[in-house]
Amino acid sequence: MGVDERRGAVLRAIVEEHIQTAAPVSSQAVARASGLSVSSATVRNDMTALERDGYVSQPHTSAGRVPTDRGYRYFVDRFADPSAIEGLGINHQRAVSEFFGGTHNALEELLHETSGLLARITQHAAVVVGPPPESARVRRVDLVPLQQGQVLAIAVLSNGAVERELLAVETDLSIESILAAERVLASLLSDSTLHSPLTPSPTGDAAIDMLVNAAHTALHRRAEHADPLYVGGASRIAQEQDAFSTTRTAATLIELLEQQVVVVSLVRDLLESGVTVSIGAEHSVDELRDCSLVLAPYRIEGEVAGTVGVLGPTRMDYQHALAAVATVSQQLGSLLSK
Amino acid sequence: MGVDERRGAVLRAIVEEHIQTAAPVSSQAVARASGLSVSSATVRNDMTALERDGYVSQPHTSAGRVPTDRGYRYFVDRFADPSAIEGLGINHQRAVSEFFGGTHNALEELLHETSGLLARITQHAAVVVGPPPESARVRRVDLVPLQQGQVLAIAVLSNGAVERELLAVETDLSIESILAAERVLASLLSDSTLHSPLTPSPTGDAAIDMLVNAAHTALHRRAEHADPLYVGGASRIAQEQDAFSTTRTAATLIELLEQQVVVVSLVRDLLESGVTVSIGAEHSVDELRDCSLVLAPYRIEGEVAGTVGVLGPTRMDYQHALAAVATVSQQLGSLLSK
DNA sequence: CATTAGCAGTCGGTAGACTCGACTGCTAGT
DNA sequence: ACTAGCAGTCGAGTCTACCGACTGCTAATG
Repeated sequence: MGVDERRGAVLRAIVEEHIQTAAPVSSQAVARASGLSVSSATVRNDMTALERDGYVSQPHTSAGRVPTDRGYRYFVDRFADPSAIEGLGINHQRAVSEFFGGTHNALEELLHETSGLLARITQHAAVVVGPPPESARVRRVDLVPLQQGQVLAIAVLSNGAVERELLAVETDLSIESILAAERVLASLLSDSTLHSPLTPSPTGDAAIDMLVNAAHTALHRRAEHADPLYVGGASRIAQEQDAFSTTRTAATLIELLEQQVVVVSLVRDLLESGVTVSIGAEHSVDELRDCSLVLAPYRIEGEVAGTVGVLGPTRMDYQHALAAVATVSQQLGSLLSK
Repeated sequence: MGVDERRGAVLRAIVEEHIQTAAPVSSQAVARASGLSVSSATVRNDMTALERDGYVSQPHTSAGRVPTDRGYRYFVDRFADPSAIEGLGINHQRAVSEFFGGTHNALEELLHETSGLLARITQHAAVVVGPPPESARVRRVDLVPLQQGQVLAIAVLSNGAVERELLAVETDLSIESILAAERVLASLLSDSTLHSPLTPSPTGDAAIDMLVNAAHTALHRRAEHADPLYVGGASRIAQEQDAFSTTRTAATLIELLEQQVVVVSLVRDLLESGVTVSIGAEHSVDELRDCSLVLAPYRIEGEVAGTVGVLGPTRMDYQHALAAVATVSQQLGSLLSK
């Protein structure tokens, strides 16, 4: 076995040990656990080399080594990726099958529960990004008058999502006008996406045209505004406090998940550049510096529709997380495709 | 001033001081801050009496006093309740007015944002319990076929809420049957509540009757299943960690809020017995032993429709929280009534 | 040249002793 | 009934010493 090869094995042992123990890893521990039959002194030599190259670091002079972001990166690229699927225990596999085998409600609820499932099996916070509204076609448009001056515009999409916007209208608007506008919208939007740039043709009745326009732009705006994010197991972050540098960080993280927007755009950016594992400071969001993100897109009818992901401390079980997001995304996709 | 009266003032000073400083309050501090012109020795005598009666306690022998749950209770009943409304600063009042003056979306989104508002002004986690589905009348029923064998049943309620259930149906069900079923449901449910026990009269067509029944029971079940809960500012709990006994508690709390069901039923129970402030172990939920809950129901058209509330450590600014929930609930109610 | 054994050195963490000061409880005096 | 003042208690901070878990280095070995 060459030197480079052994150093890889040493790094691997350090990462695996550190993931288990959360403590700096000593040369002895590596010599014992790595399966290599070398002495701790040899390991020490390799460790200094690994430290020189930036894969590990020492919290203080006489302590063991801790993997750096770069160390985790090497570990993930070299050791974790290929065997992702079988990294899931039989119990977790069964949990996933049972979950997707059971009955479910409309899209939003399914995605929310999926995030809960992923959080449960990984023991970390989990996120699910729903399919963007423009990926589905409009199946139904409703304009429901609620009370004087208020009309609720509803669009039901082919994937089961329901988009809503509340419109303020003239108080003297007649029921007939609303029904007429509803018919115009229905024929305009049916089987197209909310996103597509259609311009309604005027009917001649100003009140109706106004309502059609208002409803159309409101729904259109909402469609491009935001992909929906579902968060599960945010409480795990509070449990993992000690993994983060400051006490403040955990609270900030939960807040970030509450606000959704940062996380959604980060997830999108990462996946667009083909990244499925983002470790520590690799991405640009400062608040997530101590976190890793493990992602997997899911496909509906072969098209990438959304993403499932796990958010945990950099010291996380990547093998397991990769396996979890892989199986969940695969199963979610095939459930939504059928 | 009588002795009893002074003891009340001493307790009040202890609570107010402790809310500010989070530290045990000394007799000197009380003598200085209470406005009473008595010596610290007199205060000490009162303190021992208060301790004997269970209003305050000492963390250790030579420390100051900390209010007990009972102490907070007395404080709230005696000093905080009446002047609730003006306890809100001008800035917060303006924030509330601006929020409710602005434009809003459909009910669910409004309630969610309201919980965010309340969390922002109180700096604690906030909850909003939505109006129960049975309080609103059905305005529209849709049966939208999504794909082979799937129909999405949608009920739009008069308060702007939208209830959805996904139904599995025979794959050879015709569009015409679905439309027919939709008509039956519409005439059956229109202007009644989802909750009311109606039995659909058979049409003679078995397929249609089946679908009508399935949709009706599914929507009915959902209506009685759960009042919706909206949580805002859960991250504040993570910040307040030191206020809770164990590190675990904060995580447990957030999880409880995620799961909703315990909190919803607790809030309902409390309000039914007329409680608006629940302090520490007064209620029966063990996980919330270190927390207080400040609630205010909001009314739509004079009817109690739901609740807004603040969840924080027992050491919280009750005055301010009471003012916040009072104004927010009042404004929310009037917005929803108009 | 790679590997190893062994030794010296570094540093964090813990335990004990000590001091400081913030309290209280009590008692005697007004 | 209230107050002043004193004695006593205990937590928190500081300092020391020490242990043990590491590493880095060096010299010896295959």
